[in-house]
Amino acid sequence: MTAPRVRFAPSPTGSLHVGGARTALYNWLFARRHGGTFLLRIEDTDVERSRRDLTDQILHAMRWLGLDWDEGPFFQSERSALYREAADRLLAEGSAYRAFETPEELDAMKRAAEATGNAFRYDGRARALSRVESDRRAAAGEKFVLRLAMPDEPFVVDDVVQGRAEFPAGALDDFVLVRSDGHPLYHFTACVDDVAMGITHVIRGVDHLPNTPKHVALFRALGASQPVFAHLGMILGADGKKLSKRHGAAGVEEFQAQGYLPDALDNFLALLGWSPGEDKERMTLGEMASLFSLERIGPSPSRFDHEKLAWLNGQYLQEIPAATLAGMLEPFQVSHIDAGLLDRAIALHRSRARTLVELAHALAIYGEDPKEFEASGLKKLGKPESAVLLRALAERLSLLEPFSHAALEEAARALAAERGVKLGDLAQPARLALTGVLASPPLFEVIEVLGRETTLRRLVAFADRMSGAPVAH
RNA sequence: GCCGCGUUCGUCUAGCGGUUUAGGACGCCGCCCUCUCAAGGCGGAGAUCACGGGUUCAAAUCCCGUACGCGGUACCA
Repeated sequence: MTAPRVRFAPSPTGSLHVGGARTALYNWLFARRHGGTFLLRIEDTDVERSRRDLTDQILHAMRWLGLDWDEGPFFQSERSALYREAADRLLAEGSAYRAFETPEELDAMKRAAEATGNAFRYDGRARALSRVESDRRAAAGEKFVLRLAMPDEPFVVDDVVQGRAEFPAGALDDFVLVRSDGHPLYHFTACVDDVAMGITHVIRGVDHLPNTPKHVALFRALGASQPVFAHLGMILGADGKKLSKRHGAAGVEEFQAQGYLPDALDNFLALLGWSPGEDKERMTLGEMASLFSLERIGPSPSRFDHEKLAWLNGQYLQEIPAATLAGMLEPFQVSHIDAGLLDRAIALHRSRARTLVELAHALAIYGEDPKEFEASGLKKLGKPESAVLLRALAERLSLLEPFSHAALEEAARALAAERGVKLGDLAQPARLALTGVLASPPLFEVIEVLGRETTLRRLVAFADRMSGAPVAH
């Protein structure tokens, strides 16, 4: 195929949701696969709701996901001359016309239609106005909207993903292109820009499928050939309802804040509706780009499964070098941990965390002594016998050389054997004393990283607590 | 209401008329490893392919209905 030109066209009325992110990703993937061009267009024609800070947030999220654009960002708010010109042309050519009904009149018509049980569709009455009459009223300063004269014929949309969608003649009314205050509206600006920017493929959510016949009519009126359409199924929450904050994170920046990796999110999102076949799941952006095809996108909606994302994220986490992870962990408050310890601690905990937040949380014990102890652990192990064992262990470790996990384990095993207890009977209370929880990386490796001083302090403090002695400072 | 689209294990999906006792992944269960928890390895349960009619020698795969879900129905995008 000749190099395609695709675009992602978010409107800055909210932050970038995962649905939008997936749309952006597919566009990006398609462009990269075919050596095409990926453009970014900000659809900020809704002057009341568009916000500059949300635009920045969207751009930031795109960059974070690694979806670099080749052209843009273009802002529709800066392209009004183009839309005005197109509007004038459509009006002059007769494919669009002025309609002078006031909002009140339209409301009355809508109510009347509802009263008879019919859906309201503007009946196109202003088409009957003569050109002279229309010009005269406009010149007199009367308010009007510009409407497209929809051809009275059925529309067929051949969609790469959804198949063939047929819309009977008369299903769509003469929709508004330009508001009475002069602001152009979405359908109009999107099509004018798609033509101006030479867009060859429109990849977007199915929520736009019912709009597509309008766009087809608009492309025709504009004298342009229509692009190939690919409408993606919706991304739903776990309960099958529209994805929202209620389902946990829905915005890209929320996933970032929760410690998800962009590569993992990209990979996960790509799989929501697309599959390269051959049971392949783990892929880099590059691999996905080389495998991507519109034909392999499924039409049905999919639910967002946080569990699988978390799993995938954990997989990615394990492949990142500890030193690199240390840097990535910086925004998650690990700065109070000694840099010399951090890499070693990360190596120990990495496979046990699925997100950076979980990792940072687990790493906290290398920065300061545990303040709280797992309740079930205290109940089970917080006994005087444990205190005795822990004091004995502390004593053994105070002079142990070298302070390596192998030597530590040897010493602990010897102590357990002498006391006639299993290693676990010694290790579990020690784990609780050192980490505050009952699940951790192998105990002796943790001790090695923690170091002698910290280990002894925590062991003794915990033993004191168990035997009822006042906490030492 | 009307219009449009969708419907394979709980979830994401493979499958594009016969090679299917419907494959993989997440999750779940069990075993191994083991000082605990993960990771990893191995194994298991889990889908009458929404339902009902057709077409065909043969259908998850093609066609038509029904149900359910989602979307649209703005001087929002």
